[in-house]
Amino acid sequence: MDLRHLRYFVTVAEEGHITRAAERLGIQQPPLSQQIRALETELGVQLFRRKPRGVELTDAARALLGDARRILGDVDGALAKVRRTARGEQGRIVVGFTSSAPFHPFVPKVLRVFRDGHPRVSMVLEEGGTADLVAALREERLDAAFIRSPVPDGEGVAVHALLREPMCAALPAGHALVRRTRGRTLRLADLALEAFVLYRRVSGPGLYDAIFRACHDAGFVPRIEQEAPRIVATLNLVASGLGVSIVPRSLSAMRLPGIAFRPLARATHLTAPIGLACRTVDHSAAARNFVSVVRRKAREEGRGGS
Amino acid sequence: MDLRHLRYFVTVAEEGHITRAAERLGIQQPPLSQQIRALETELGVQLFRRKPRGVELTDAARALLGDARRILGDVDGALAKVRRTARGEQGRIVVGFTSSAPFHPFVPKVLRVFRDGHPRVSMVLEEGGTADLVAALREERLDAAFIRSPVPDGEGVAVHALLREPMCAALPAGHALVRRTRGRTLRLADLALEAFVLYRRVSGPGLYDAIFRACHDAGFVPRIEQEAPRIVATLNLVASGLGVSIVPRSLSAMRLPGIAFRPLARATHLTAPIGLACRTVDHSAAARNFVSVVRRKAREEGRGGS
DNA sequence: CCATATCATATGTTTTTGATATGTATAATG
DNA sequence: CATTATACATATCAAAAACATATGATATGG
Repeated sequence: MDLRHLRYFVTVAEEGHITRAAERLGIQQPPLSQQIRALETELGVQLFRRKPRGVELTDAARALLGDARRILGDVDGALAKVRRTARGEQGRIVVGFTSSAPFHPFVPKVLRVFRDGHPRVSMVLEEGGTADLVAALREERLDAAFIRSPVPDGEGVAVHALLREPMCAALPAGHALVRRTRGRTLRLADLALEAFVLYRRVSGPGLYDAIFRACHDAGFVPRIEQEAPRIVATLNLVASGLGVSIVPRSLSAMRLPGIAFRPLARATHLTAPIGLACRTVDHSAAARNFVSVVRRKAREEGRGGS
Repeated sequence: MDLRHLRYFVTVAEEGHITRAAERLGIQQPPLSQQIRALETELGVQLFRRKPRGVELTDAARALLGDARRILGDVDGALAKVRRTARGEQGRIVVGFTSSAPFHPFVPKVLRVFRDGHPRVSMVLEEGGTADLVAALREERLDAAFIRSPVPDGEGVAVHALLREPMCAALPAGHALVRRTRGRTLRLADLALEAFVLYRRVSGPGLYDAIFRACHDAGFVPRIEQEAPRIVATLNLVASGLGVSIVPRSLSAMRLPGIAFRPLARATHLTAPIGLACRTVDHSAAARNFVSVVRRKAREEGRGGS
C-alpha cells in the first residue's frame, strides 16, 4: 500500500474516468490504469467496473473512498503539524522561576506576550530555587528559567541578563526608622546597627554577595540574624519584627501588613538582576523562540524604561 | 510523502536506532538512513539527532510519531474494511416486502439468521406493492424483495421460489358458514354463492389468478364484490362483513376481531407462494450473500417442514 | 590509544514507475 | 449497417527510485 495508490484511486473515483483522472494527476492514462489494477490486485478486490465510457465504482470502492479521503487529509494535517512544531509554533515549554521573579511586572508581561504570539504552544510554569532550576534545565525538564543570580553560567547553561531593578529596604512596620524616613530614601549606613534577615546564600549567592559587598562599601558588616529559604519567607520574618532586609523593589508591590518598604539612596548602586537561564544548545524550537522573545522584550523594555 | 516513509520513520523512532530499525524492517541500514534523510528534506524539518549510539527524537518527531501511528492504523483498518465489503461481510442491503410476506414466520426468521451471520451488514426494510418492488429492484434502490407473485420475471430481475403455504378462507365472524364449519375444513364450493373480497389484480396478479382458477375448477365463477389495495386491507373489509376472502394461511396469525379463518380442503391445491426477487447480475456482494442465505434456508425449511 | 558501535557516503544493481505506441471493445453517428 | 469516436487494456522501453554492498567518519568505553 502506498499513498500514491490512494491518491490515484480517489482521483479516479471522483472523475469516474481513468483518462480524465490521469490528466488531472499530470500523468498518462496507461500508467494510471496499471496502478489502479495493481491496487486491486493487492487488495484482492475489484474497485471499478470498466465501462466503455468510463468506470463505475463498486461497493468496495465506495467503502474505501471515504476512508482514503480522510487518510490523505490526515497525512496533510500531520505534515503541517510537524512543520509548525519544528518552527516552534506548536509544542510545550516548561518555564521555571525563582520565587521572587514573578513579582517584577516584566515577567508576567513577557509571558503574556509570548502566549499571544504562539497560541499553540502550551506553557507550564514551575517554581524552584536557582540551583534546582539550573539542574532541571540541564536535565531538560525545563526549557528556560527566570532567575536572579547573575552568574551560575557554564556546562551547557547560559544566563542572559534581562534587566536590573533597584533594591529597597524592608522594615518591620513599627520600627523607629520607618517614622524617621517617611517619604525619604534610606542610606545603607542607616542600617549599620540593625539585625538583618537575608535569604540563604546557597539558594541564590548572587543577591547575598551583592548586599554584603554594598554594606562593606558603606562601611559596616551586616549582622545576619536570620536566614530564610526564599525571599517571600524573608519578608514574613521581617514582618514578625526579626530584623530588616533588602529586597528587589518589585517585592514592595506585595503590600504585606507589618512591613514598610523604603527606597535606598541611589548611591548604593545596589540592584537586583533578573536573568533568563537557558540551554546553550536547545533542540526545542519553541524554547528557542521563547528565549528570543524574552530577550527582545527585555531590550525594548530597557530602552523604553531608562 | 509515502506510507513507506511513515513506516520507516515509526520504526526508527521506536528503536531509537537506525541499524536495528533496518533489521526489523528487513532492509539494510544505508537505504534506511537515506529514506529518513529524504523525509527530513521533504518536510524541511529535522526529525532525529544523530548520536554516536543511536538517534534521538526531536520535538517535531515526537509530534509526528503519534499521527504517523494513527495514520498507519487507519490505512490497515480501511483496507480490512474494503476486503470485508468486497466479501459482503460489511455494507448495507435494502430488502423489500409485499405487505403480506412478513406474516409468514419464515421471513422474519431468515432475516434474523442473515443478521446474525453478517453483523456488519446493516439492513433496511421497505414495504411496497409487487410492481413497485420489482421496479425499485431494477433501479438498484432495492437489493432483494419478498413477493408473492410467481412470475414477474425478466429484464435483469429473477424470482426464486422459496416456499408455498396453503391458503385459507377468511369469513366475517357472524357468517352462517362459521358456525357450520367449526373445527372442519371448508370446500371451495361452499363459497360459490358468497361475495368475494380480493386484493387488486394489478397489485399482485399471481394470487388473484390462482384463486380465480381454483374457483373455476370447483365449478363456479367467484362474484367479486370488492377489491382492496393490500391483503391487510382485504381482511379489514371482510371483518366489516362485506364478503369472504381467501388469503395465505399465515395471515390467520393476525387474530383480527370480527374474522374467522377456516382451512380449505386439501383437494383445492390452492397455495400461496413466497418468492425472492433479485437482480440476475448483482454487484453487491452483501446482496448476493443475502439471496444465497435466503434460498439455502428455504431449501432447509422445505425439507424439514414437509 | 585502540576496539567497538553507529551513522554517513559512494557506487552499482534491482525494482518500480511512467511514457509512447498500439490493440480492442462499445457506444454514437451518418 | 458500416463507420467513427471514445476509453480502457496491453506491450515495450526509458527514467527514476529504492536497495545492497563496500567503505569512511566519529564518538564512546575500556
